[in-house]
Amino acid sequence: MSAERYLQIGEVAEQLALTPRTLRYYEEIGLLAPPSRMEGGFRLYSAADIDRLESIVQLKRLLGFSLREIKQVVEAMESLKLLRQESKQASDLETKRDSLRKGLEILEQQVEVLDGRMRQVAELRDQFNERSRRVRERLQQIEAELQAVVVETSS
Amino acid sequence: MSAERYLQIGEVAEQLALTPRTLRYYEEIGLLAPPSRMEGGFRLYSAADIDRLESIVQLKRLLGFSLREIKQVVEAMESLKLLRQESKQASDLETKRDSLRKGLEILEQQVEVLDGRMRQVAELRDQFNERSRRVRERLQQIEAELQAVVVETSS
DNA sequence: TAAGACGTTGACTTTAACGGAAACTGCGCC
DNA sequence: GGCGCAGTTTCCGTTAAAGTCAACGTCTTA
Repeated sequence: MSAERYLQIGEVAEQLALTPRTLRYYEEIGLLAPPSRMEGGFRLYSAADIDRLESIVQLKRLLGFSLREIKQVVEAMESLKLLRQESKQASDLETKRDSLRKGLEILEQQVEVLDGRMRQVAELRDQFNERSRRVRERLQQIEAELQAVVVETSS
Repeated sequence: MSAERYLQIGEVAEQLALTPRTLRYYEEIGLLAPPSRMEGGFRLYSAADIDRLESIVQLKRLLGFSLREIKQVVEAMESLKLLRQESKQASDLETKRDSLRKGLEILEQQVEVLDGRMRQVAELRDQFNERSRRVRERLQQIEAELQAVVVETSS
């Protein structure tokens, strides 16, 4: 079973529109956990590795986060995953509860960060929108005046 | 009149949490129009200069825009200002209308960029929020179970 | 008039990669 | 099994962007 498809660096790079060099770089700076290798040393990326890479790329493109910031986020997500497993396997309810609480805390922190960022962007957008609205008003007014002139001359 | 308060580079830097060196750098790469100077050569920044700097800093921090991208935005805003003056002075309505249209186009483009960015961030936040919600549910469930055990043993 | 900003210039640093050399691996084909 | 070649490995150097640091001289102002 589980013909779990592993990809080599070149294929992964193409899929994510990065270069193999960049993937090695991400690994080097600890952004990406070292993937498994073939006997000969070639890197083999699992579906999970690729998922993780995808969120890295998304964070980078969407938020303009630095790789250092992304690393923090990714690490938080990683510890979240650990907590989930821990909670799942825990036999006693108290341990389970504590894991969940901890996980919840991490999640809420992430939400807060994103929420803050989003609100700031929204505010900036609203400012532009308001200016836009005012210009549109002026424009309509001018166009009405022009229309009036045309009607007048054609009569 | 107009005790228009001019600030020196150090004060401006402090206000914006940049270094004087960075301000000179922004000027050097054409991001910031050269401010006026004292007789001795010290830079004097006007309120308008500082406003402009504030949007630069905001764009950088919020969106992770590169200085080159920011320069484009700033230039667009600058030309918008020119257009507004032009439109104000233009005697014929058609010129006025055309200026306004052009300005509007620039503004709408900016709004679109910001809007897109904002929605994407919001989406990511919602994903986290959803996970958060689910964990909270699980947690309540566990807590209820724990409660049940306590009641049971104490009876 | 002395201390402390500020001026310019050039070299240095950090971040996020890119490029190339030299050796090694995987794999299809004879 | 051996050959060839594309893909990969590590190592090391380079680059562009965005600054920072240092030196040394000038200006402001208490």
